[in-house]
Amino acid sequence: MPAALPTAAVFQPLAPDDTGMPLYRAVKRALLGAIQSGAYRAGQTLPSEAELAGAFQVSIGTLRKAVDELASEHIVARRQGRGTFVASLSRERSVLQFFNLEPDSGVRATPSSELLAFERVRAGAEAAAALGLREGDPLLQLDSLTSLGGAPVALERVSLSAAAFKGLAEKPLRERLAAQPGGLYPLYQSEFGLTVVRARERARTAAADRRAARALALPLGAPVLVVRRTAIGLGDQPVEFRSSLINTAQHEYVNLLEPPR
Amino acid sequence: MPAALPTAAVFQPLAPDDTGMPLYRAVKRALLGAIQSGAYRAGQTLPSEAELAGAFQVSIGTLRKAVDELASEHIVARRQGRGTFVASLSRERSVLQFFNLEPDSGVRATPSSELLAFERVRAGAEAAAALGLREGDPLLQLDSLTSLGGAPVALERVSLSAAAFKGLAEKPLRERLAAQPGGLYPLYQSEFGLTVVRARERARTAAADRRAARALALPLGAPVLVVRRTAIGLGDQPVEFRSSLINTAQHEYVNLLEPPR
DNA sequence: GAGTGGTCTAGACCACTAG
DNA sequence: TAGTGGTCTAGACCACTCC
Repeated sequence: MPAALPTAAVFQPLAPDDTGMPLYRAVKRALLGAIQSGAYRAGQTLPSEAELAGAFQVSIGTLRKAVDELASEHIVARRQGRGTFVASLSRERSVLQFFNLEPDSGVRATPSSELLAFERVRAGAEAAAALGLREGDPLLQLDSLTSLGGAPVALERVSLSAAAFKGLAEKPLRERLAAQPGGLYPLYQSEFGLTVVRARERARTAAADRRAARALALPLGAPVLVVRRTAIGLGDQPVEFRSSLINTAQHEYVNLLEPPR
Repeated sequence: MPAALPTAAVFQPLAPDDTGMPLYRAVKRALLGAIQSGAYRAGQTLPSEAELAGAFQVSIGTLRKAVDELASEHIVARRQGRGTFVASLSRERSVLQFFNLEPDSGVRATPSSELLAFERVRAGAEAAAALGLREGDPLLQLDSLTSLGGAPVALERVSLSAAAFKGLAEKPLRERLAAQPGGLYPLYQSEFGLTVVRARERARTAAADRRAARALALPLGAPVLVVRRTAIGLGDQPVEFRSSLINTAQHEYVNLLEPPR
């Protein structure tokens, strides 16, 4: 890992500000920009609060208020006595936040995924819109089967921009999925520097077609849940689009309705 | 509206604290307790920050940090120049937070509900568990049909503790639903002092039975979404349990996956 | 103009982590 | 023991709302 740049090379005192934006928000923006630009990577520590306050020439209280907001948005994490770290997506958190299928038994196990297919395709209208690309742009398309406690629960098709995921190849992906269960997001982060922080899902029902029925061990025409997800990264950019067919015979899709921030 | 009690009658200086809990958290707990106990009701203003800081004998900064957390949990809302208000559930917010069906057209309209049945029943195992009651305890059970832009989308069965909703009667309820679309939650708040702040939902698929097919204008056996919801109030107590059968032919169930707080 | 919440400062001291 | 984030204070001034 390369040594961090000197703080003064990254941050300068903030210029007086026409917009009437509070100072702590300007500080927050500067920090967020540095993180999104890659000057500090997932898991790295930021300079100490005292050092940052000095670089921006603001008081500690103001600096802390900026970091407070970044922490509440899970863009950084603080650890007393150690420092402030750029958010990284642990396997546990990835599962907690982005895998919301729960067996009726209530026992949550870590899901495992098997890669069924890996193709280069051209973007259709829906994937293009979700990923902010144009129709016909090159995509990587992964088909996978996710199981929980040995039973298949979801047949998934993941679409990724080929440009953003340049170098992703079938064989290492298959091996990685087999060796490290916990889904694709930790891999997006470690291999491509893309940290997924939130997602938007839309669900509806459909009748299982032959392919889904076979993969999910359901009768043809059985009702399945269809979930389409757009996952969003640290820089607010779309990272993946995925469509999942879910067997809810022994599992439920759980969702917490909390107040908007 | 009765005049608010003098602040000093509600809040005393905090006793020195054995637990090592930060002072601002103790302040937050005291404020939350006063709100949950009903000393301040939904929509009322709290005493000013200066007054509260004086009553608790803490600095303004500490008092503000306590209120910050309550505000971030949407338990109170601040308005500059006016004061700090106990959260109330506006019709708009109730719809935004607790109605997550979106038409494929993308145009979000306010849902309207029609009361189909109103009964007194005894709690079954599931409703009892969700509401923290015992099997056989008395419930009010409301059946309703929710429509969006004139088209029926959800057939719902709502279970309420008869003890908590004493006095709720069929006729005024029916009239209120017709006159004020926006669902039941604003009514829970204004008539029973119960403010719903969050909910947990579990979704799965099923085939429409005759009753559902007729109400939702679907063929018998068509796949429907079954959502079971437990709604939680300000005091962390369950307020209602509801089970909904949803027609997702022209609508989708949308869900934002955000980082946990 | 009086009263409210919002921002910002400049410190002090505490609790935790690591070498 | 040095360095980090966490808590707490006591003020000043600003922006907004209402009378």
